[in-house]
Amino acid sequence: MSGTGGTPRTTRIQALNKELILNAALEVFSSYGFRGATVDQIATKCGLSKPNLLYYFRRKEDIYVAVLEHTLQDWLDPLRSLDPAGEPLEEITRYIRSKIRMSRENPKASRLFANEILHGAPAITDYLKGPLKLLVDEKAAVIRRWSAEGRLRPIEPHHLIFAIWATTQHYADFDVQVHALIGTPPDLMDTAEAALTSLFVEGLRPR
Amino acid sequence: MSGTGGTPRTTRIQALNKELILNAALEVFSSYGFRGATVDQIATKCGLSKPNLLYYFRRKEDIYVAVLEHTLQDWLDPLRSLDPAGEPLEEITRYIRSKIRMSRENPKASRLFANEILHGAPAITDYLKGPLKLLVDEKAAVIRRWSAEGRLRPIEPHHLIFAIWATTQHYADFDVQVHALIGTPPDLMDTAEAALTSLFVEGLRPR
DNA sequence: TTAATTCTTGATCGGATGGTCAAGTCCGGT
DNA sequence: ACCGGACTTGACCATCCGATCAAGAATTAA
Repeated sequence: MSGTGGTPRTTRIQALNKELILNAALEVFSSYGFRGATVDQIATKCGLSKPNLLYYFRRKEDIYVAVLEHTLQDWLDPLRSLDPAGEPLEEITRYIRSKIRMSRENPKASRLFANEILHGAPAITDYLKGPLKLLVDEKAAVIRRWSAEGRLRPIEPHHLIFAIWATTQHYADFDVQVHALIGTPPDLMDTAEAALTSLFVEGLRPR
Repeated sequence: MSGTGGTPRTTRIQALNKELILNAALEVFSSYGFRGATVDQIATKCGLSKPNLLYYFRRKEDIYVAVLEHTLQDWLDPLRSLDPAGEPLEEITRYIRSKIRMSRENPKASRLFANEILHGAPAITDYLKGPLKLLVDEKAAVIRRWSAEGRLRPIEPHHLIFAIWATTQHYADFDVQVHALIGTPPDLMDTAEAALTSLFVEGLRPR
């Protein structure tokens, strides 16, 4: 019995195929954007037929939203783990390192968000103004306290957070430009990490 | 006579309408990207008919490329004016200021490029690997010399340039997110400028 | 095995959109 | 005024693409 309450059971095949679809969708959407991507592309990439995709997700937009939400979860973990009880400069260094690592390991997720926000974030405005703002304001307060205690050079915390986001995600979002300008040295991201951490640490170290 | 050499004369109406089209196209392409924009949207925005647009630009892509090139010209002026003979920290401060001003005054141009590069820069790879790389390498050499002379904390110049681009353009490209997180205070960009200049100057000032 | 349910897809529809064309209107030079 | 070229556009075409549906295949529960 599939539940008198009407709860649709999740079958083995469902879980498998939804996973397949979301993986393929991340690749396609991150490369071409929502409008630029086609359901057929995603279907081909994961070896399913187009009508089959639309059996699991009724509309193209549903796939897109699902990918966004699926990816949003871990995207903010690094910021969440910024420890108010830690040493300010160490915490910020650690934060930059994890953001750089995410840019290297999951550039597609970065580009997916970049594209979404660039186009006005129609699918995630609620998220931006809700959970994200809450988290950011909370961490901004921590940074502000560090500054007040003289453990960090005074800086407007939100702008510091923006600066860290911008610089680290730049290597994922604009990697075509980066590679056009400095090629593809094997230690590119290590050099980037070193440059950014030193820049921020020295820029933030109290006199 | 319109020239025996076949040189097509540019009439008054041509100049006027091409200008109209390019202005409308910048708005539309920067909002929706190449795929997302429609010729009809551009036509409506500038009060011309769709076939009329395609009389001046044969294909949609021609409009897009024309807008890109038209905008690329002034986009790099600030970097060009980085003066090797100037005081390093002053020059970099001035550069950040002009980049911030461009983000405020012409965010559409910034978003147009961001979108283009995000999607692999199919229309401007030659430009990136050619003229842009030349300019950037030249200025990187200047920065490297400043560091060697002890007038700047040692830093990998290309990554410094990336960091300045990323942080300043962030306010144009991701302004939806910025406003979702800190609202729209009238002095937003002034505060941003202050935060960024202090961060970079202190991060780069030699010990 | 059997029957119900879930899964899969070829065929197709309908709207959107880039691009064409023929027929007309406007403008500038003489 | 007149003429040739520049400009403008309504109607149209071809294609792409999201979405639907009916019919059949596979899976599961009994």
